[in-house]
Parts: sequence; C-alpha cells; structure tokens
Amino acid sequence: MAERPALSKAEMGVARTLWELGRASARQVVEALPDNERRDFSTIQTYLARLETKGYVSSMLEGRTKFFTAKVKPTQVISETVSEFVNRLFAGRSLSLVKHLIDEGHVSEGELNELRALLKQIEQDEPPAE
Amino acid sequence: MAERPALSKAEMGVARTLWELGRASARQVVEALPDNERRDFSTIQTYLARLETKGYVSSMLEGRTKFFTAKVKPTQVISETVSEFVNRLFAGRSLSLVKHLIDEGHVSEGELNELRALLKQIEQDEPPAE
DNA sequence: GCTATAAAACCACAGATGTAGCTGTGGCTT
DNA sequence: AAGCCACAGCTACATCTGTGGTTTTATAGC
Repeated sequence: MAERPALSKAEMGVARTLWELGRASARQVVEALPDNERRDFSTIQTYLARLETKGYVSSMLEGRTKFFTAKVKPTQVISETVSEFVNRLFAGRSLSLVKHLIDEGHVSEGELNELRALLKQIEQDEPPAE
Repeated sequence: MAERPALSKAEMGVARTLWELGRASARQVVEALPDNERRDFSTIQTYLARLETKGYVSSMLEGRTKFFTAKVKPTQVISETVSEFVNRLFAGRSLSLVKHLIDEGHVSEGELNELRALLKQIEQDEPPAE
C-alpha cells in the first residue's frame, strides 16, 4: 500500500501550505504559513526535506533555489489522517466528530446553511437507496 | 489557560478508553482497548503514568491496585485537539472537514439523516439569529 | 510463615519530532 | 575585487513517543 511514514503535526502544516501553493520554494512556504505556524527558515527547510524523504513531495533545483511540489494528493493524506484521528478520538464514529464540531460552534451559521444545502443535494442525487 | 502538555496519539487512545470506563485500573484499561490499540500491560501503565504527570488523570491506590479517573473533561480535550487538527489540516475551516467526511463516505446514510434532523432542530431552536 | 502472583515503580532505549545553528557557495552590489 | 545575502546541505540536540523490560512490593493462598 505504498505506506508512507505518517506526517507529524508540524510537517502537516507545511504540507497543507504546499498544497495550497502548488509549487514553492522554502522561502515561499515560510511566508505562506499562518503566523502561529511560522518558524525559522531553516526549520521549514528541514520539514520540507523530511517531507521529501518520507515521499510526500519532490523537489527540483532551479538556479540556486529548490522548488517543491506535492507528490501525494491532499485528499489521500487527509483521508488517512482523518481516519486515524477519528479512530483515536471518537472510536471511529465520524458522526460524533461532526456533531462535536457543530455543537461546539466550530461551524458558523452560514456554514450550517451550506451544509444543509449539501445534504439536500445528496438526498436528491442518491435516490432513497436500496 | 492551564495549558496541559498535549496528548500523543497513543495516550489519546488510552484517555478515550478511560473516559468510557469512568474509573479503571491499568488492567481494565488494557482489556477495554480496541484490538488494534492493545499493548503490553507495562506499556499501558506507562501511558497512564504519563497522563497523570501531564495532568489529565488522577489516581488512587486501592489495595495494591491503582485506579485512574480522568481529571479533564473529554469535551475539553477533544475541543482542543480538534481545533489543532482542523488548523493544521484544513487551515481552520471546520466545514472543510465536515465536507470531507461526508464526501469520502465516512458518514453512513442513516447518519446523514441523523445529521439532517440535528440541523433541522438547530434551525428551530435558534431563531434566524441576530 | 513462605511462596507464587500480580501489580506498582522504575528504567531503558531507539526512533521521531521540533527547532535551529553552521558552512560553503554562487550571485548581486558597490 | 570585496562584501554581503540567501539558499542548499549538514549537523545538532533536547524532547517526546512508543514500547517493553526489570525490580520491588504487597498479598492471598497454602
């Protein structure tokens, strides 16, 4: 299953940023990171290097600057990570997580509506099953 | 904010189990763990000890057996952990996570209905806001 | 009372992680 | 040409983690 070693928290933040950027140098990643995840340039370099040895990104030297791109699709990593997370924290019950997010107000009013719409759509797309 | 050191994955599994049990000895925790998280008795003992030094549980010796109880409410820990998780993986957008769970089929048909009901209820409880 | 148990206490240890410093070097400024 | 700057490439290193072994201790049954 081409099991890549898992990403640590910090690495995950960097990976996410890289997915957003699509392709970026270490410097660009540093600057794109949200404040609370910003670290020393060297630190980010290290993370990127680790992401590379772990097989998540590949790099190309261009001039004197290295550019990184993700090799693995976010959906895949996210899927794996979320599953793991739901298992540990909610004994595998995803709905518990969803409920938690809603109950604890992590989802705004507007988003709730968005969610309602999404659910409605599914209802229609997927005929009442069986 | 009484910042407790964060829990590691393995520790989290043990914590979750302890919340379920309410109060338990190391042995009981070992036995209550899902198969894929089961570890040597000593290992679990270590985790419980770490949970204690990290301030998440307290213990009482009763006879020659130590009983552990959670000091911190699950909701709180879960809240913190989920927030952290959503930040790293979804740049803070909870709805993205919810969508992911639904899109990737982590939520069953029945659960979707449950969710619809929940949303309807909120709609009614909370008057169109403002 | 002495022994077999089962736990608590303690110790160990490799590998992962978070974080950053140092070194060499190529290009940009003056 | 001399300096300066930024980046790749390395190195470092204290912690934290996952995991279990070892030693001590209480106790329950003989």
